[in-house]
Amino acid sequence: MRRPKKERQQALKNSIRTNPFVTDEELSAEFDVSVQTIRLDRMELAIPELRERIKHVAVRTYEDEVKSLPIDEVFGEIIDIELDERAISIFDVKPEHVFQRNKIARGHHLFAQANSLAVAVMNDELALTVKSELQFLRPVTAGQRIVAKAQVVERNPEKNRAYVKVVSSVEQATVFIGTFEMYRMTEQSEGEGQ
Amino acid sequence: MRRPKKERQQALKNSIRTNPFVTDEELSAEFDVSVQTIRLDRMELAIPELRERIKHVAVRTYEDEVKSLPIDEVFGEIIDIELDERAISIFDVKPEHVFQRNKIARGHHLFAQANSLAVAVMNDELALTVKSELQFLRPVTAGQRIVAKAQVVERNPEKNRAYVKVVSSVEQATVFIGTFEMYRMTEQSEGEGQ
DNA sequence: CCGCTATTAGCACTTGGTACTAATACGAGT
DNA sequence: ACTCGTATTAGTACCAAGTGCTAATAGCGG
Repeated sequence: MRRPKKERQQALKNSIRTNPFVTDEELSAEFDVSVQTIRLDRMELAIPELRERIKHVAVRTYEDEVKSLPIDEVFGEIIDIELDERAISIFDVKPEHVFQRNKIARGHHLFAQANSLAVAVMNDELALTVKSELQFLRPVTAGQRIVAKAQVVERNPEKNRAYVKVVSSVEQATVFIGTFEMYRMTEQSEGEGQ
Repeated sequence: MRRPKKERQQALKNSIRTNPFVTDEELSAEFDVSVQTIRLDRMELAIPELRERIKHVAVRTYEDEVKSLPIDEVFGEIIDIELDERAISIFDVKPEHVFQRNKIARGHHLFAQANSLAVAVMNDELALTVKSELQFLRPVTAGQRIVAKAQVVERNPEKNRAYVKVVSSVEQATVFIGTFEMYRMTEQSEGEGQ
């Protein structure tokens, strides 16, 4: 025995975790045992074969991508919208949105939800944010659901400007308030969906 | 011919792009041609086989993950920092950061870079943003590099507050200005790196 | 009807395995 | 020394999803 079985299996687990793209043959060379031994080890440890491992990685990231594509276009999910008037979106704070140390959501996620909502509520092919004032009233932590409500408070068609106020809350408590001065690129092109 | 070759090959490309996990056999059923035809098509279009496709996706995401872990903690790359004084970060605007329609960077990315930099420049284990005022002066497009400079303009240790001004520019032209009122959670714990 | 492209079929071979059987090695216990 | 039991190795058949190659056939244009 080159080294005890248990030890080898631990090292094997490790090796595969750090590089899922390794074949049984390569592992057999690495640990100086036969390919069959590697396969028995994998079975005992319930580690799937190379192709399955790769596939899992691929599927995971693929799904992530597919998910992030439409969601990221409007940060948070819009659940109600009345163009040029108001809109509501929800955003579930997940572990990846918070600071590792204290689990508090990073400010830019709250901003992103609010700003995207402000853009969405503008009935325009393309609206840009010009100015903005933000207040972060209460920290939000992972697991909480932020409800953002946007309201168009003023319009100034001559100057192609509109003002949107967004109030975000978690369970009735206001956590964030933002006001956005928006610039609309087109004059008043109605019915331009999407 | 069920439908002209060119048309089928276009559809094939599309089909594989939207679902890289499809086998030749499944494609053969989808387009009602033989497996061999699918293979000839793939060769002409230089589309690799299923396993290679999956592997590419996996490798890509695998590398992304490894890369993104440390980078994502601070949005944009910090190239210079003097704690409690000032900091500079750069952020390369890529296609995924812009609106599809006009290629203009979404506001929350500019905010994220600036806000993260404001957090980073605070010499504190954990700083939170309390208030913020933003001006988006010029649109930024994909391919441009944003340089953000943060400056701590005022400190108020009694109230655990500090004020940070961030100016972002693209090739000397100012594109964004943000002021951040930050709350420091710890009193004055020195030497607490990272 | 000829020629040409497109399509289909078939076979050998490749990778990286699974599933299973059989042989062998080694070490501990008696 | 013999035996039991685990560990390891070898070998075979088989699978999926291909590549690479040759050959046959279909369909159409001129």
